[in-house]
Amino acid sequence: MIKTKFSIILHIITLLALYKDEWLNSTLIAGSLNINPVLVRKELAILKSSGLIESKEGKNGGVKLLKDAKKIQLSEIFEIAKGSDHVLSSLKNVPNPNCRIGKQINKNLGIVLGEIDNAIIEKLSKQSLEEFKNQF
Amino acid sequence: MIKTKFSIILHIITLLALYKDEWLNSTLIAGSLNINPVLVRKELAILKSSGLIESKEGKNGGVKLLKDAKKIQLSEIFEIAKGSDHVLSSLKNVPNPNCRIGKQINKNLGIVLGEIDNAIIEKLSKQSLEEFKNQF
DNA sequence: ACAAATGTAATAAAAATAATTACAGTTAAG
DNA sequence: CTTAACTGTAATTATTTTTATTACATTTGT
Repeated sequence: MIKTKFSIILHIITLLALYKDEWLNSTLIAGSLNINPVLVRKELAILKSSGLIESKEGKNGGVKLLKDAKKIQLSEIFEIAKGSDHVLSSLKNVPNPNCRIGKQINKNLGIVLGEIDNAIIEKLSKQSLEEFKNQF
Repeated sequence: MIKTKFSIILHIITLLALYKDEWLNSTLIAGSLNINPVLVRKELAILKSSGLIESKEGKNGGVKLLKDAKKIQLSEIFEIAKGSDHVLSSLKNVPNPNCRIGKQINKNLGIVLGEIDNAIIEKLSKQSLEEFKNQF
């Protein structure tokens, strides 16, 4: 899920950064992404709980960015999309505990998967939303 | 698909490194992973075409590693799992071409996604299969 | 000759994602 | 003070992706 979520959230937040003084509604955002508005509202709920945006209910409502795009690094957006999962997760299947490798693989793999996450965060911490949005 | 593929391939290749002088068959490998042998054989086909392993058909057949584990970095395994996709690529993602952001997002996103791939590769190029396998 | 493998295609089942429907609650504006 | 346009969610359905299964041709060791 991280896969699509990062793209969706970055798209949303880029829109919000470009129209930072307007309340953008979920139907408009969904139209830009070409996905269902309910899915957008679900992602907006996550962005809201992470403090990046605020929302206004009722007529002429919508959402807007709370932070300056210069102060948001892409790593922050990535971490929201990532949640508590690893980007490359291990299998749902339980490996064979009677196997020398099977019984230890998830522990050892987990370390590598964590390093992968951190490598991404480190890289994306060097690019701000401001820089990204100015490409449009 | 990259998500689970990396775990599967790394597990397989760790097994092969630990038993580098034996022909391991797909049923045995599948037993360690606790997945279907046909799926293992499909991954083995990819590993074979990438030159990391060789296979032997017929009775007492199986697969074995061709390269020394000291000369295989985890980045090589990652790149095989990755194939031509980005780690974080949205599957459908056909944004609205009539939107200022929609029509450009894939190009700009593509650059970021490529940087993510490279950050992972760079990180994993520092760890060899030998080091990984010695943890077992 | 037979058993145990790989290799691969086709199909079925299961799981994960996304879309849709529905509706309660909120707010702006006439 | 009523209506229209929103958010916020839950529940359900549809679609897509992933994994498992079945099947079988081919290869090879004994």
